[in-house]
Order: sequence, then C-alpha cells, then structure tokens
Amino acid sequence: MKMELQEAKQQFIDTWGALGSEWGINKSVAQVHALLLSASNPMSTDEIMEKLVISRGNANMSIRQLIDYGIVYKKHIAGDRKEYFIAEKNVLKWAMKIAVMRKQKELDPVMEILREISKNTEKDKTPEGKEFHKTVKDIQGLTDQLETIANKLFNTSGGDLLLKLIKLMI
Amino acid sequence: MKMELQEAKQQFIDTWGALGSEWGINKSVAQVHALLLSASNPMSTDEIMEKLVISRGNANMSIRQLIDYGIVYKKHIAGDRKEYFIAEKNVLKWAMKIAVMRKQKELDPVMEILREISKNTEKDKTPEGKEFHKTVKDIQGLTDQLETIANKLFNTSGGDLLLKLIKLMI
DNA sequence: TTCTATTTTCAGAAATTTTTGAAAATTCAA
DNA sequence: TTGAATTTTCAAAAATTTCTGAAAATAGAA
Repeated sequence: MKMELQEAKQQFIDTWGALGSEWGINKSVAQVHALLLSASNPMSTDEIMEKLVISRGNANMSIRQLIDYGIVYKKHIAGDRKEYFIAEKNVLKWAMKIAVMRKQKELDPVMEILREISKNTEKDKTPEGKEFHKTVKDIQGLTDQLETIANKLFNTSGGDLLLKLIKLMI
Repeated sequence: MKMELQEAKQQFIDTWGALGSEWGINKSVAQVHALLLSASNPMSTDEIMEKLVISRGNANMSIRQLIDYGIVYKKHIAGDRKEYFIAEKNVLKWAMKIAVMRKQKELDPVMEILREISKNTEKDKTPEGKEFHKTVKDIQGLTDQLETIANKLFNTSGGDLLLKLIKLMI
C-alpha cells in the first residue's frame, strides 16, 4: 500500500479533528468519524484504537456518539464476534444529520428561551424595555428566516439540490 | 427600574454565554456581547466587570476580541477619560460578521488542506485511493455549494434579503 | 515633564473538558 | 449453565481552556 495515501488519510483525520474542536465537537469523535470516512472496510473498536492511539473507553464512547448522530452504522461480519463500524459515505446525508442534530440539541432550546424572554418583555413600555424587546425579537426573526431556508434546503431530497437552488436564486 | 427586565436581560446573557460555549466561542466573550446587546447605554470596562463578575483582564480581552470581530465599537464620552463600548445592534450585520470571520479563520484553512489532499490523491489508481479521493472531493463539493449560497445571501445588502430569497426559492 | 487614570499583558491558578484504564456488565458459543 | 470474548461504565488523571490579578505599559491632564 502506497505510503502517500496513508499520509493523506492521516492528514485528513488530523484536520477533521482540529476543525471539530473549534466547533464544539469532541476531537476524538471527529477523528473517529474521519477515520471511518477514509476507510475502505468496516473497522473494529480495536482497529480504531490502534489507528488513532486512543483508549478503549474513548473509542467506545466516540463510536457510540457517532451512531447516536446516525452517521455511523454497525456492520456485522459473519463468523466474527466483534462489532465493526462503517461511516455514512453520502456527504449530504451525514452533513444534514449533524446539522439537524445540533440544531435540535443546542439551538432549539435557546430559541425557546428567547421566545419566553420576548413574551416576558412584551408589556414593558419603558424605552429600555422596548429596546431590549426589539433586540430579542430581531434575533428571533433572523433565526426563523434561517430555519426556513434550511428547511427548504434539507427537506428536498435528491442529489444536487443545492445547485438547483442556487440557480433559482440567481 | 423594573426587576423583571433585569432578570430577562440576565437570562439572555446566560443563555447567550452557554450557546457560545457549545459552538466554540468563549463564554465570557459571548456574555459581554449579550450584555452590550441588551444595554441601552455605552458601558465601560468597569461596568462590564461588575455586571458579569469577571476580572479586568478577562473583560479587557473579551471586549478586544469583539472589537476585532467588528461587532462592538468604542464610544468616546466627552469629559470622561474611560473608554465606553457599544454593540452593533443590527442583527443581520453582526451575525454576518461572525459568520464571515469564523469561515475565514477556521473553515478556509481546512478547505485549503482538502484541496491539497485532493490533489495528492488524484493520481492514485488503486480502488482504495480512488474511494478516498471521492470522499474528499464530495466534501469539497458540498462546501463549495454552501459557500456559493452563503455568498448570495451575504453579498446582497439590504434589510429583508432573506425573506426575498426564500420567496425566490419557493 | 510628572503624575495619575486607564488599559494591556501574561504567568500562574482555577475551572472545565477530555481521556484513560480497569472493573463491571453483557453477550454468545459450547 | 459456564466461561471467554467483547462492550460498557465511570472515577480519577491528564490535558486543555479559561480566568485572575498584579505588574507593566500607555495615555492624557496639569
């Protein structure tokens, strides 16, 4: 096996891990994802541990999280008691799943609180109260618009939907 | 001043800080941003320190970062030697600035590396090499499309551009 | 200039997050 | 069942990130 390819894969894994860290995704989780994305064959926990030089506990928890996200699947291999794992290779599919998951887990609760704050400051007729209420409302407005756009993008299934939408927007 | 309003503002600050943490933005930075967003008047470093119960060093560095992002401005007050600060109140404007800044700082370097990896694996004719190359290419493809959409959204100035674009897309 | 208010810096402390690794739990073949 | 292979759990350790606070630097008034 060519060394260059292995180096390229390693660079991909490192880069992905660093990007994850910067965006609030655990480095090991991102690296396991990258490793499985770059692997041709299903991998066992032991292989993942060895390749990434991480502990069993870390490997296990990272894999589980990726399975919970719905972007990594278990793969049973006949005659082997070990579990093997493969990554969803359809980029659009896994990117969407990550986006939807993070939106639900992190953004939706915030939006709910903003709605509450908005409601609680609605009756405040002081200039200060009105100004703050407007600030909160503006944030809600933008997020709602972005959510609508995201839904349009995501709810349409089919391969090159993004390109089509771009053409519509020109 | 009504207590309720102060509570609402505090909740806004806390929520914003927590959201920031989850998305790789320092909690203090996010809280200072929220504090200034919810303030009617320019605030000094000392006022920010007091309101958020943080140290001078932390306050200073958080403010500076927000100024670097271009979403908080210095405001000179006549007859006062202290510096005062105000937040950009136009939500679309500051949201765009944050997005553009993070894209440049964190996403663009990753895209550059993916391009390199892509180039380095182009000639690999093994099935494994071709498969990995495709994976990287797919990621690039999606990011390029998203970037194009983002540019369309961002480069058009004007208030309710998002709503217009949604209508185009229906 | 000199003196004081204000801002900035940054080494060390504190807080938080991540990782480890060994014990406990589970699974499954015999 | 039993017992070995495998997976899961989680308390403690390690790593990383954030924060503090006092000293140094800077700015501006007199």
